[in-house]
Amino acid sequence: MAKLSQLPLYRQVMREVLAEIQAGTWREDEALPSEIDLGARFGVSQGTVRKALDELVVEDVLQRRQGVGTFVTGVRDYLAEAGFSSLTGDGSMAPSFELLGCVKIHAGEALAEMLGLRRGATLWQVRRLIRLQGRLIGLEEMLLPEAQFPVLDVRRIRELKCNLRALCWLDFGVRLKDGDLRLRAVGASAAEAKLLQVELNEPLLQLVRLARDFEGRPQMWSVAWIRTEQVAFEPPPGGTG
Amino acid sequence: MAKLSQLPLYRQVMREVLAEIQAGTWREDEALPSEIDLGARFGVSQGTVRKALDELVVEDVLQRRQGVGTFVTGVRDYLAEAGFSSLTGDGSMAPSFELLGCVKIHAGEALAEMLGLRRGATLWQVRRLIRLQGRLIGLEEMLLPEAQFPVLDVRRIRELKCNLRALCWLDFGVRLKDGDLRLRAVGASAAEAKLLQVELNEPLLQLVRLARDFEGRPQMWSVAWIRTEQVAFEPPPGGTG
DNA sequence: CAGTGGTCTAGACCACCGG
DNA sequence: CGGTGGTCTAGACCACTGT
Repeated sequence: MAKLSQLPLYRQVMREVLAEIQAGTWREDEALPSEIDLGARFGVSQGTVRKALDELVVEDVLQRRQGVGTFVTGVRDYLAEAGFSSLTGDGSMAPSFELLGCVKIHAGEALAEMLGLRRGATLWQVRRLIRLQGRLIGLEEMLLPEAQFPVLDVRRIRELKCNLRALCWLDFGVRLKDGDLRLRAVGASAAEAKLLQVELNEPLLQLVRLARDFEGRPQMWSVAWIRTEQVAFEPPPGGTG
Repeated sequence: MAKLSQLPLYRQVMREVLAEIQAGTWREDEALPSEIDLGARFGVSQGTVRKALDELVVEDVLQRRQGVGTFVTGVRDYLAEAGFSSLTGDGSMAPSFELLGCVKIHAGEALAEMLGLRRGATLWQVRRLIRLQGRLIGLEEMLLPEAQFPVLDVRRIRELKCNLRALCWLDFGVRLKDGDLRLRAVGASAAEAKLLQVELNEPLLQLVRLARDFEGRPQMWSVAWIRTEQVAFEPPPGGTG
């Protein structure tokens, strides 16, 4: 591989590998060729391949298993990755989800700007309930441009356990990367209070995220409201994925 | 450097470098010897030194400047590193702090257990106000074992702009590493309401952190309450430091 | 310019895993 | 056992910085 455009070789290898993954050459949880083989294919040494894969491991695109191979990481759900720790006792638990609905809406000015769309663009609004050991603890609303994801099937969403990032990847070939998380404490509005079965103005933890594809284009805006009377929220490590 | 105790060479180099930093061989914002020189000193190659330093850069202990050198990272304040973004307009701002007080208290059962101390152990309780462009937005309470940090001087705390991690490092040689953050939305109690000038039960974002030294011993417990009517909280990248 | 970090190689050996 | 990731070297050259 010749050195192009001032980009280090290992960066180019990264890009190639990412492109192959996006193209579906290696499926989820499937082993890549060995570092030596990849080196031969790209015309670089094992060390250079290794450095490239290192970066992708850090970005949580790949995972290594010593003596076995290097694997494509499954697309994880941000909230499913997060921990919820009970205030009494230290155990950290994983949430489950229940699809509430999936409808088309039109972007207001603020939303359109955040997603880089024109005002009034059609969006998918997907809402899900968040449960912890069966107990209702939260609500999340996700918005995606309909132009990018023309068909969202309720059955399919349920099949993937409400993991929209997996859906974007498996059905549309778009790998999303979470941007920075923004947090607030807010009082429950009437709608939230009803859905979450809490009093009006009950404090709720609000999580706002903007996910982008690997080219940096915004693709999914999401807001979650979490009841934290009984549990604390622990952001997943890394912050991005 | 001979290979000891099954530990990879670069891990041993990491430990040596960390020890030197803790011993004060290289001061904050001071350049380390070059990678080649370090390699000569430890009897390893430049590549191995580099891998060791890579890890310490990831852990935010060191910083590199190409063409200049490798420097010891200043000890940062978790909240000072975090961003606060206004809900109107995207600018992210850094907070400032005001020391409220510094007194000795005695650990209750829960606190003692979390800090690995006996019940009733003496603790320093340090409280500070958090301001954003002068506006009061939060309150933080930090607890440290008095046995580990016998003298906490109010003047000194103010001098370091309420950065207790810097104080622990500079005055006691203890480098703290933040553990996972836990978040909740809570209603303001009477005490918090008064200090933060909000209504009783006003929703506040609660941040709980446990910082440990590099041997993993808990050393600082802290709880912060943030007003998020006007701003959102953005956790600093990495989560640890 | 000299000195630093940043990249890259070819080859070696080790540690681990599965058949 | 063979194949994989994990570590390490000696040496080379590039890219950047400060003087």
